[in-house]
Amino acid sequence: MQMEGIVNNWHREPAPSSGQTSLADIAVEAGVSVSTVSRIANGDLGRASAATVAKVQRLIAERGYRPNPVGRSLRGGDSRLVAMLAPNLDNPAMAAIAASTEAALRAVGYVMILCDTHDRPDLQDEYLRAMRSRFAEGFIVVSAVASPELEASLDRREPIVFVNRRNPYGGGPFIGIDNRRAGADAADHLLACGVRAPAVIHPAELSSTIRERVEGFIDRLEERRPGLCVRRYDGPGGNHLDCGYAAAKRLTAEGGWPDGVLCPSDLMAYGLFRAAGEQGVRIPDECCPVGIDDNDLNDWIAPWLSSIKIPYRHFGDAIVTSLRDLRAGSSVGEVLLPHKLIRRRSGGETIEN
Amino acid sequence: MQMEGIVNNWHREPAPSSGQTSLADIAVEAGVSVSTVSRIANGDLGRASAATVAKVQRLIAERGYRPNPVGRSLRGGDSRLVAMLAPNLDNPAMAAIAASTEAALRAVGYVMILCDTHDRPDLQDEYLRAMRSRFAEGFIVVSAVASPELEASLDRREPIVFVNRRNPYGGGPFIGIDNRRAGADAADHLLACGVRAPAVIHPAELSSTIRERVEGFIDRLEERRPGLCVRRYDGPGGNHLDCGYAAAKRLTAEGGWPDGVLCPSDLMAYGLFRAAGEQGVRIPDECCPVGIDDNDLNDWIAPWLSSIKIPYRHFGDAIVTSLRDLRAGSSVGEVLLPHKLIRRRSGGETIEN
DNA sequence: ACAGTTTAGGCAAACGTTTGCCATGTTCAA
DNA sequence: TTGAACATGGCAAACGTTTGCCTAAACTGT
Repeated sequence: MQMEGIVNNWHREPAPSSGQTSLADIAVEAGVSVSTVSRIANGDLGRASAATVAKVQRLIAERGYRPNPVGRSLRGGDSRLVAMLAPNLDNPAMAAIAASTEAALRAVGYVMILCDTHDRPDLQDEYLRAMRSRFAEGFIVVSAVASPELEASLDRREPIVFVNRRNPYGGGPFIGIDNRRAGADAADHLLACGVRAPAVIHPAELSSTIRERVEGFIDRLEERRPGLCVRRYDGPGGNHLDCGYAAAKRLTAEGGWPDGVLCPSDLMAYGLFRAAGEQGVRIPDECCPVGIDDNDLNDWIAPWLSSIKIPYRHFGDAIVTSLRDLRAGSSVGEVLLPHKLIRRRSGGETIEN
Repeated sequence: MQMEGIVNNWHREPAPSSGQTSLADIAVEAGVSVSTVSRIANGDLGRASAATVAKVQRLIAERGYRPNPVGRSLRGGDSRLVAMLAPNLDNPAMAAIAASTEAALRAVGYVMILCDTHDRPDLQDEYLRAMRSRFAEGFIVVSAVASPELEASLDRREPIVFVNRRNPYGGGPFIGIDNRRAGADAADHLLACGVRAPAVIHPAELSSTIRERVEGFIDRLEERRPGLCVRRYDGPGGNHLDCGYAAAKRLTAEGGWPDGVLCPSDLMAYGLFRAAGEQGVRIPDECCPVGIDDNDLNDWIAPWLSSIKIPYRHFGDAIVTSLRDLRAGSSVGEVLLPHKLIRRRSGGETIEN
């Protein structure tokens, strides 16, 4: 036995492929066919004698056999692979979603491939194709954009879960929060702080997510303070940091600083904070921003930012549940996870709602 | 032909696998063998007549044929897959490394699988095995920990690039910065700021990276100010935020606040900042911290933190270069990328060195 | 004793590639 | 005219699985 292995390594040119023990290795050693080993390895114990089963199981354990997922994929759709498409990994919110999803998938035996689409439709398409040809069993698309291949995937009824931003073509499982209500909660918070001249900044092109947040905010303000003027400014798309900074500068150049601002993402609030710092405006005393996301770092270095916490840490579980339901054929709808306003003052102490 | 296809689809149970066009589809349609199509698709144009080549190329374009990477993997080690193993994706530094590496790999036609090892040896091992059995062509291990499977992989001479933290078993390609010099630069900065009672905080278990930074810092201080006492405190491992916070509290409880502190990672500096906020100590006026990493968010929300910028955005290119060299067989050594101190004062304006 | 059933397990196809080797047919030079 | 060289392209194995179907032999019941 030992000899055989050595000799094989010696006169074969390339390394024996993966170097892992395969069904064939076990089969040879046990003196049975590959089929038998495969069946036993998959728990079909009724098809072989007790003696054979014992022998094969012993060898499987001894040699540390593990079914090769590539062979399985090729055979038929059992790749145990799920692809997550996300715009920029740099965004801490994306990282949090990715981390929790990765853990949830691993817990059910799946491996996640994380693809950075840079928010570009062409890259989103490229990755959809690439992952399909790797037999990905499902797709998780965070902040999807409309793209031909996405539409094609939907037509083919491939399992796709949308996160954060709804399916641009409508329908399909969605994991997120109630964005309108989050906006409304932000409005309530600012009113409770005594704000009299509120404003909102946002990116020029509105995704469904941002639009809902902004509308929820404005509608609630109008409902509770009819006639109140809500100033609204946008900044260039792309990076939310730059966008928040630019929008804040436009906003304040044209009418001075508001005493309260909805920033529909924490990154935009950071942008506003920088603009304030440059102009010597004290945050949150002179202008009270409220963010949405509640980046984990806020507790550490942004004690001036009240923010609506989105439970990204729990997205993973919801996502894999939806994905499994979807693959099982049951119809899956929206999952709206609870959000919560986290109040902070500059002093540093956090007051949970 | 048509008939056959239909009949096949009719009495076969599962959907025809991936739904993508395969070599066989093209071959049937072109009336040639699979081998011929394969060769043409791979650019071996000398093995068929000009007419055949033209016909096949046309069909390949028309049907949008793309070689299936799973078939290729199975055939022999051409998976175009690289695995990155990283501890916690939450750390913004990891996210930056992952993002740049992903882009660099994509540019050369590779796909990256990102695995979160949570800094646990058992998960690191699990992922090494899983990725090997998916025929990953290389491994990028960020902040590696010692583990049996890693040692085994090294013995098998699998292509592994170490990032940020050196190979715990010694040797091998490494991408990072000159950590001793970074520590020394931090010392120079604090001295330039007129610091007289410096300190350093760090995690209780020292990785090679952190140890080098701390040693470089202390050695430089002793060299320039012989006899100067450098207070040194550690905090519990795990999360650098908590660690920095705990270490700062221990440090200040036992001897008051120092006027300058080396925090060997930005996250530890954030921990210290929180402790300072709770105790009403003004940063950086009363205590001047210097971090290492220079998180991108510093410019936005931590204008009080001078930090040594590590060019994570450029790690990707260096990593894939090393990986390719490694696979090509050339001996690859360490790559130390240039770092740079970024000076900041609370006011917000950044002064580049 | 004989048909029928169960037990134990092997065969081979299929998934999509790649590639060494073989088989024709044509062209060319001596 | 007869090899040799070249052009063109197919065959089949291999990678690692899974699974429908087949084949024996060994039982079971009457």
